[in-house]
Parts: sequence; structure tokens; C-alpha cells
Amino acid sequence: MRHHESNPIDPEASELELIQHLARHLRRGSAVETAPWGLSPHQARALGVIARTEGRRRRSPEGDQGRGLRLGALAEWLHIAPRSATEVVDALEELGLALRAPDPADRRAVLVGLTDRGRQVAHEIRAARRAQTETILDELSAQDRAQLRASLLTLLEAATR
Amino acid sequence: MRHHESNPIDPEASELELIQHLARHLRRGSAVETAPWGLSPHQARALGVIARTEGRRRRSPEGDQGRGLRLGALAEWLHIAPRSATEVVDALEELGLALRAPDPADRRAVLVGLTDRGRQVAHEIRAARRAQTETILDELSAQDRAQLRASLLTLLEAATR
DNA sequence: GACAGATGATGAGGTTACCACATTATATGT
DNA sequence: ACATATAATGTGGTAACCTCATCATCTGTC
Repeated sequence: MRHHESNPIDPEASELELIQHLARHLRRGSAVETAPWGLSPHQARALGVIARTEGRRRRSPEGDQGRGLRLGALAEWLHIAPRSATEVVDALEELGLALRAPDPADRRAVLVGLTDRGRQVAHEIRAARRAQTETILDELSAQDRAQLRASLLTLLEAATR
Repeated sequence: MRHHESNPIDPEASELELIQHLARHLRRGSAVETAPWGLSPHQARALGVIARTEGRRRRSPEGDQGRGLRLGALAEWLHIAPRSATEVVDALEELGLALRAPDPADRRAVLVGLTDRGRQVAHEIRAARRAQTETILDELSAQDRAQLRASLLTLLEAATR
């Protein structure tokens, strides 16, 4: 008798435990997914955040100046300690995807921006990830999904209080 | 100007990203929570799984024999590699909460069971965790919560396929 | 009933994603 | 002008995983 039972789910697990299981699987999944670019999931996430804030900071007509996100701000977006942001930026810089530049407004601070290649990779990964993400999320109806998002935001708020 | 902005949530984050944020917070939270017993969250989870399977395996009238969960089975419940189950059991054994015993049915295998203290700690932690968990989950209506559970199970299935 | 191949646990060694604390440079309020 | 706060980072650590190799044991087949 060979019952494989590859993926048992404890029926007594709370919703929070399910979230943790799921997060683990997602991490594994996205590790595979971002491997082609040589990025860990964490690095990919950071790249994405930098790209998005660059995007939000609409390209002003001329200047490259002013581009960039403070390390501390990146840490906040990623919900990690500032020290950990340093690390992830180190990695992205070594990969030639990000650049540090001094903040002209505060010489203690550092602004992180993307290289051209960084922007390109961010774009590619975003597309790939969106595809894979949607594959999973498409299991839910739009309504369920909206509901899920709302619940998650509620829980996030409760958990961080 | 001191805008603290302690907990920004990226409006473009997908539901899956929210799940990952939340999981991280939960891990931190439960680290604090299980600290009084000197257990990491991971260890506490393992303890819980062992306790539950012991529970399910209803105490047969007489014997202590037959108690215990294979390491491999524990790994499956926890969704980790067998090697990692070895580690967590090492830790629980060192803490005097679990015991290894040879499986009479297969001499390669090892059965993990709880010590009396292990059972007690499992019980205490379970109560404490349930309280804290409920504090968070109580932010949701019963209906939202059921809906959340259903969505999570759907996603879990999709993610592990 | 012997033996090839599968399986259970574990040793060895590695990685990722964090953390706190101390330090240094700079900024800021009084 | 100076105490205090803040930004990033060096140092050093941890938890929670992993793979691959190994060894003991089991199982099916001939």
C-alpha cells in the first residue's frame, strides 16, 4: 500500500496557520520563478518596490536627479529592519541592478535607484510573476479575491498592533 | 515634520504578497508568544502537531506502545523536508518535551512521542496561542473567516500543484 | 532465500532572511 | 555650540529551512 499523501492539511489548523503554510509554499515557488534572473524572492521583492516607487515618482522631464528611495524607506516598504535593507541593496548592487547615490538633501542618507538593466529585469520579473500569481489567484472569483484582500488587510492591521 | 508611517502597505501588492507580509508578522508575533516556554514558533508548531496526532490516536485502554509519530510523517504535516523534522525533534528532545522511540514495526523508523511535560506545555501553548490567534481573527466576522479559510485552502491547493 | 533497489533517519555542510548592538557621519533643536 | 537624534553600516548571531551522501533496514522478484 503506497498512499503518497503528499500534502496533508491539518483540519485543526487555524486560518493563521494556513496563511503560514501558504506563505512557505509561495516562497518556494517564487524562488524557482526568479531563479532565471539569479535573484532570491526577497531580492526580487525589493527590486519591485524600488521600481514601483521610481514609477510613482513620475519621471520629471529632464533630470535623473531626485531618483531613488532611501534605504530606510525601502525597509519600511518591505517591513524589515533598516539593517536588512542594507543587505538586500548590497545584493542588488552586486548584481548590477541597483545603484546607491548620496542623497543631496541629507548626507547621511543614501538613495537607491535602478540601473537600466535593473529596470528591465524588474519589468520582466513583474510580468512573469504576475502571470504565475494570476494562475493561482484565478482560482478565486473576483469577489472572493476582493474579500480575501479585505480580510488580509484587516488581519495585517490587527497583527501589527 | 515627523511622519512616522510605521506600516505602509503597498497598494499594488497582490493578495499573495499580503499573505507573505502577514506570515512574517505572525512569525514575529508568535516568537514573542512562545518565548516564555523557550520554544521557537517552529518548535511550538511541531509540538502541536505531535500532540494532535497523539490525541487523534485515541489512547488505547492499556498500552503506551504504539504512541508516536514517524519523523517522516511529522515532516509531511509540517510541510518540511524529513531532514528538517530531525532537527526540530532534536530540539524538542533536548528541551525534555519529546522522546524518540524505535518503531517496532520498522527498525529504520523512529517514533516521536511527547513526555508528560511535553503534553502539558503543548496544552498551555495551545491555550495561549488560541487566545492570541482569536484576538486577531476576531477582527473578522464568522462569515468572513469561513470565507477566508475557504479561499486559503483553494490557494494552497493551487500553489502546491 | 538472496539480492537489487527503495525507504527512513541522520551527518555534513550550505543558504536565505532576518535580527540587535555598536559605530560613524551627519543633521537639528535650543 | 553642543547634546541628542537619525541614517546607514560593520560585526556577529539566529531560525528555519535545504541538498547530498551514508547507513541501516525493508521489500519485491527471481
